[in-house]
Amino acid sequence: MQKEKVIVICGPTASGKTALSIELAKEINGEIVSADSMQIYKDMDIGTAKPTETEMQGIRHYLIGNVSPDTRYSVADYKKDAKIAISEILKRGKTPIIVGGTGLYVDSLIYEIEYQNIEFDEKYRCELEKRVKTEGLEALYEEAKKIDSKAMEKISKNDKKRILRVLEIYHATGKTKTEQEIQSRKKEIEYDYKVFAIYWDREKLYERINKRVDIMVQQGIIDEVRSILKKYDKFPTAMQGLGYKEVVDYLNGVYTKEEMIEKIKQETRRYAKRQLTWFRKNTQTIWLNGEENIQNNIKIILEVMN
RNA sequence: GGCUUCAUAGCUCAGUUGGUAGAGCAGAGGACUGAAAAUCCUCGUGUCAGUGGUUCGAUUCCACUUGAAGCCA
Repeated sequence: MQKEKVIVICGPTASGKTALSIELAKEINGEIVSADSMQIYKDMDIGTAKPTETEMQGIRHYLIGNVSPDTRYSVADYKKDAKIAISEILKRGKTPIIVGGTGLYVDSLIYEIEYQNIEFDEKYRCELEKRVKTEGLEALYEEAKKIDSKAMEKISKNDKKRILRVLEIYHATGKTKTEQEIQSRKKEIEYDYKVFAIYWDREKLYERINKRVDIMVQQGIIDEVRSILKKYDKFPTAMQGLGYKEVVDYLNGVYTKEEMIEKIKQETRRYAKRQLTWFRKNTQTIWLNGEENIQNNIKIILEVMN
């Protein structure tokens, strides 16, 4: 049996994914599944540039604003949720369109990465964090090397997150990261994903980013952060979001308002660069010119789909 | 107008007791499997303001020119 086709639209921040995807959805009776690690959170609207109700034009969107900022959400959760959304859309005879800039989330789908069912072990994480302080990261690096020397070849001695992760995987499953990754790739990819990415001339993209940040400030990102801080008392990941952490620093007097704005712009530009690095890796990706008009890009997409 | 100081990488500056130079920031490239808007790795040739002089050799010393800042008139 032939696999069902699923469209994926990725690209750096501010490249025009939202507008393209909504027009496309209108034309082909599609529905959108977001692949964005920050738009998934509730109440974080301005800073994540979530599409508004009017922008959505009645097109149904999944995985936007459905997670509370005080909860912990991961790729594993995303993969599960997105697969459910895709199958629902297909069941209703519509075409799923995955749209987002979080490369890790996109890859979890298009490579059908399987995550085991394990809970996040907060106690162990704290324990490791403590050990980093007392024993030093180097000691944990050596420990991880004893467990999984192959995985550690690719991990820097300074990459705390990944060093701890190797230890966590072993602690939770008794397996090495290397073993786990082999198993995670065993399942056949369920759908025929057609991956598109939007590109821009670097300078133009940076201009768009700068402009977008100015708009966010005008739209009230500062008040948005204030009310989120009031409403929730912890943020395992949500406050890592670009713009959010800088506003928090501004509110704490670390930056002036001007400095904060410049910082958000700069960090967002760097983020866009990292996203491009990620998306360039997939050689199957079909690149769309962001400057081209939307209808022409839709035409390209439809040609690939037939 | 006179005096003083400065002029080195896109920016801020260091430095060469004369053997053509290096940091931070910015920027670029890359990695990425349960925090990913996160985390991490790699990358520095530039008429050392211009012209001339001294010298085997000047970005470094000297003179002049240009520009900037300060002080005095």
